[in-house]
Amino acid sequence: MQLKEGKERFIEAWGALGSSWGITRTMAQIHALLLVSTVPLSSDDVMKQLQISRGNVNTNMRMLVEWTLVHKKLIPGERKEFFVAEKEMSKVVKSIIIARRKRELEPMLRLLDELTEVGGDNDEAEGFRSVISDLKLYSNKADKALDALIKVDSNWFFSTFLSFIK
Amino acid sequence: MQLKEGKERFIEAWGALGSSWGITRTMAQIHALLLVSTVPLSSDDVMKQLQISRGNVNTNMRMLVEWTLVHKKLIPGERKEFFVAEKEMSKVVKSIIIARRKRELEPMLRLLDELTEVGGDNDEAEGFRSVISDLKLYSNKADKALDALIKVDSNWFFSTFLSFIK
DNA sequence: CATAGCTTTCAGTAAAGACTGAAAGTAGGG
DNA sequence: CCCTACTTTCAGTCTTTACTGAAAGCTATG
Repeated sequence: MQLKEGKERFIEAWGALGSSWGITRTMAQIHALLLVSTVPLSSDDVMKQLQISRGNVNTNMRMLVEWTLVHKKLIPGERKEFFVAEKEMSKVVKSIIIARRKRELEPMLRLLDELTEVGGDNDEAEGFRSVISDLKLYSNKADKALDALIKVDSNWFFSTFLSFIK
Repeated sequence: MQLKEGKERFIEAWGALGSSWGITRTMAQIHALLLVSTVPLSSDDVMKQLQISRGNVNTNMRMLVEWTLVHKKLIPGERKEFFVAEKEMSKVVKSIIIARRKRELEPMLRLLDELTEVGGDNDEAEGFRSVISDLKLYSNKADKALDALIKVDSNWFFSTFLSFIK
């Protein structure tokens, strides 16, 4: 396969995959484009390559920067902003875990906390509290596990984890 | 808080959370409804309680059964089908991990396999292959870790994992 | 301190995704 | 083997979410 074709397929497929990860096609495509670019790109470069509007690039780029998957890069003599993707995969993985934990787990923990205070001493209320508290238990475990995962160096974690579990 | 209010809040919030987990509001709401119900429910019960159409219930219920979060339950003397949610949380967690791995990780592994064969011996092609192979490395690690997680008893895993990492 | 060059915002529009409901399909009971 | 009670399907519609593009907002430079 040729490099050009490979890049195109990667950008397209990464975009499609994005949806199943809960991020927009475009955000994922911009990320892919920057990941396989050897040079920093400006908004105009991205607009041109992906055929999307300035506003769209701006919004999605801001999210990528927020997730720390992309950084602004100033080029001396240029007034435009340029962008580069973080290419060290342990950092990429870490950023994704942090962002997803925040989106997917935190709201759940908040909800469950609120619902433990349901009253009543019949079987039905008992059942409800039991479901909620079990959910809470597992959510907390997941939360702590992810927290540990974030704090340690990813390489260390994965290799140790795997040898341990095997 | 009253039980009725608690259930309602749970169903509504679980639905909202669903979107951030990449499942539809309705599928999550049906799941929530069944989780906090002490008796099996029929399609009609669900239609009535959530104010949604028969087709919608049918489609989403099928997905819940596919994810093994819900089981059909036959009640003697009734021709209708009834449904109950799996309430053991270790099983629920396991089902969710399996389904998400399939949706989110498998397509990625397939894509990356395809892209390792990109040719060229300049720096650019080298960089591309490096990004792809790093991604592949981490995806495989995540895949194996999840596989291990699925295979062991969830309780064992979490407690051992946590004491290990702490 | 005015202007050019760039970035951000956001109301309106387009695209994607979910839901409805009626019609077709299926199976137990008589 | 037909009727009735249910389940499934899917074309059309609605809702939600993402994108566009033009206008407003910045900020370096002369």
